[in-house]
Amino acid sequence: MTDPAPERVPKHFIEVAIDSDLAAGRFAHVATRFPPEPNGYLHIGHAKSIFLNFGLAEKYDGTCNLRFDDTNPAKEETEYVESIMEDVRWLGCQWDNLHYASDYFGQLYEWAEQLIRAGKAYVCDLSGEQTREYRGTLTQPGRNSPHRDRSPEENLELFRGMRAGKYPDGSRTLRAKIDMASPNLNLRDPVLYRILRATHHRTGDEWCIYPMYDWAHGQSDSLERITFSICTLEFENHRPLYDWFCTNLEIHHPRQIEFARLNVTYMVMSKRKLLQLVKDRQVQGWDDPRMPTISGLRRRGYTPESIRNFCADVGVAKFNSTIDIVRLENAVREHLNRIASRHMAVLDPLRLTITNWPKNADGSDRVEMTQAVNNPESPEAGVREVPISGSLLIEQDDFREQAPGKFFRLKPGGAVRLRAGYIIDCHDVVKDADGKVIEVRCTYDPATKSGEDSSGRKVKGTIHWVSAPHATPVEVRNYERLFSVENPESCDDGKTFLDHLNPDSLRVTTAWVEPSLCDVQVGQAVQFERLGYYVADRDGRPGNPVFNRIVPLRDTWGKIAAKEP
RNA sequence: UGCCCGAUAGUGUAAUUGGCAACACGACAGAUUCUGACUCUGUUAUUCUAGGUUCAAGUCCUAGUCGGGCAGCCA
Repeated sequence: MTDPAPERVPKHFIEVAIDSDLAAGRFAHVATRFPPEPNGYLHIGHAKSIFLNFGLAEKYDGTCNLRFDDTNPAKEETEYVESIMEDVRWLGCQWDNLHYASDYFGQLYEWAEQLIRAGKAYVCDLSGEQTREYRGTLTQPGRNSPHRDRSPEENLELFRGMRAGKYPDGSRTLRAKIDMASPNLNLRDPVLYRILRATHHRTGDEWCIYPMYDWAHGQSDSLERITFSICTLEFENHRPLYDWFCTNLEIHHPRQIEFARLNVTYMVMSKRKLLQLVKDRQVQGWDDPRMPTISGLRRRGYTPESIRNFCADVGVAKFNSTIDIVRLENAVREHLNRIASRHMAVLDPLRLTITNWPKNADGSDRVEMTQAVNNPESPEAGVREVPISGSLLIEQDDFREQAPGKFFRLKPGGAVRLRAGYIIDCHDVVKDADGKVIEVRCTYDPATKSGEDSSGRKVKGTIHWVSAPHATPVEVRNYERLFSVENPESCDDGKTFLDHLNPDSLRVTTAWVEPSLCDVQVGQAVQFERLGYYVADRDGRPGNPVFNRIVPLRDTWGKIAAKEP
């Protein structure tokens, strides 16, 4: 047997860079890391970064660490650390090592003294406001701090004093001595340490000085022997500083590579805004099913596989793009179509009576069992039994008294197939005092039972239904996009992204469901036939589930109907 | 007005690194269908502008245009 020619998988620019570094001998292997700050919950944008970093490690047979960038105790909490670990695991990624930047505070401090002794860092007494003034502007160079030329000995003493808590918060900083005239503002003597008395979620009150991101991040990478430090575009201007620290400290020097972060239409992705939604109770929490957080998507019913496929589909590049949300919805439909078992549920019921349905001796409806395919995409999912009687509930939308030509659902004088049941003919309707149809009356054709149809009859439409005496009312939460505009961040003056919240993002309703739906386990995704994918929410109880709508099925008829005059 | 980065069908991403611009999603049309789902077929439409190098440029060079980022003791 000859192997088929391996399909050339296109590589993105980061893989190209890795290939060339490996080939040139700059690095011998691939070591990456995912470095979240524990100041909020992870969102779909982080998922892109997670799959990128862990994916690279897997592809190149390397390693990937999880490291918490916890250098700002004012914003960080253990709750976030725990949620992040849970989310990364849920996405299916396993870190090689777990680290915290706070583990490196001691080493970072020593390196700071090293820099001071080398005359490359100094203690600055300028206030925050003064520091800003001295920094200059985008178009004007900065001025040297008056403390820039303190001796290493004096700096060492002052820095040790800072660490020992001799000075008040914000009164002094340690700064690198680089170039106040650099066109790159990050190089204008960046602050390395600030004095900040705050209890850190891991180190408690051991420190009253905390390292800044730039001072902590690259060195943490270095300590972990990371080879490729992958981050988002806004850190591009920080790369010269990243490199400066590694060079001047003479330590292992990873390569920082930047890519464009993920944006999705109808979503906000900034942690600040997500936090605001939670704090303002616009949503019910970080894991509200409308949130773009990993925990929100999980509760919404998205699968890790669908999120992974979405991220792969979107690609990796440096172009700042916004992905159409339909691609995310599409990804979950694609996966759920393969794995979700089908069930029948009626969301907006209309009574349907089968007038020729056989009766028992006592006058009650005979109950029959019919076999329904669990998943046409996967025969091994088998079949289930569904009770049927002469008293059914169908969807209001599936009946029209005045129907246009293309409407091939139920209408007076028309016929449809009951999914997994019989073909029925509509002969009558019952109306209330206002002329509204409140009941549809049909006859069924006994020769057309699903699976044993000997009639040869063909009908254009198939509708779903539930047997009224067997139907259970359950709570259903129909979710829509949280925002009603493509880009909630762009606002006219005086407005905020909150003004773009979709008032219909959650519609709670009651569905009447077939018996099999009462046993669905929390977290299990199912398809309500002809309606959409739903997942059993944790708010449900055994035998009394609550369903979240994950995403509706594609609705071609809906499009046609919308065009009607 | 400084520095850095980017620009390929509607959206996003490719193009064997200078050699016939393609894939996915969308839209549209059709086929199929016991889910108006899924699946299948077809149609649609692309290299920001102007110069230059070259037999040959999406790719290299120059200038411009447009978009993004940077003036936290945030990350």
